[in-house]
Amino acid sequence: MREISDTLPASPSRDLSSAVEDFGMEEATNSGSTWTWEQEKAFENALAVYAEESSNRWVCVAADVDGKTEEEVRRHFEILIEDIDGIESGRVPLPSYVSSSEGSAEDIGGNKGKKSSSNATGKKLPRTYQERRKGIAWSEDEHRLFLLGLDKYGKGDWRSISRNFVVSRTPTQVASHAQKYFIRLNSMNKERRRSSIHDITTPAGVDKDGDDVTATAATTEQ
DNA sequence: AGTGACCGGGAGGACCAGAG
DNA sequence: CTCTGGTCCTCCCGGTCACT
Repeated sequence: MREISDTLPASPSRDLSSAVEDFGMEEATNSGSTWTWEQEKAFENALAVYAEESSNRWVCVAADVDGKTEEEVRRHFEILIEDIDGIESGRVPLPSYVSSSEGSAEDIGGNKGKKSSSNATGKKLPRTYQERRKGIAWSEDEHRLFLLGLDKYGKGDWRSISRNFVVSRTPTQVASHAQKYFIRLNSMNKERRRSSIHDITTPAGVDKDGDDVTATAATTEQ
């Protein structure tokens, strides 16, 4: 597993472009205009608020992002989509997350068969014999890839997300992660919360509350 | 069309680690 | 030390497909 600190932002002002760089993607903000951390935050919030089908989506998004025009926000979004397409088509290599616990990438919950609490041999093992696997924490990069996949394939297509984005995780693991992620999202209004990787709600590294979570996520990274 | 097997997502809880 | 967060396990249920 790649040390999370290797990819951590030097400062909270790190924006989408640098986050994108971490995935080996091309510069996200090459449109000539620079984006501040606040603008990125507003941009991402607006994307979540205004539906894709909305005819005046970019007008609304631009209105939410200080100092940016409709054209600029639209271009910014297109670049993001290009990056996603690049990942999907394989043109852009994904980071490798091979770890010592490589086996975990195999279907851990692996209950391929329905209602089967079985191991590889198909026989159910008593809990005492079944060494419970230690959880392998999701890295920040994995979570970002998850968000990209979620954006691309939508909720429910965990297999595609696993195959094309979070290749180091099985569909079952992705689904499980998503489940807790959405639970977390739904409890967003709770006042006191521990910082968590699920605070990252967009691939760009800025959450909807405006907290830069890259640093906090790093502190929780094991 | 009916039936059964298989597959995959959702839900809920067990368990562990670590923040508070 | 307590409690919350994160991951994994297990079960349930609905959808799909092959077979009759």
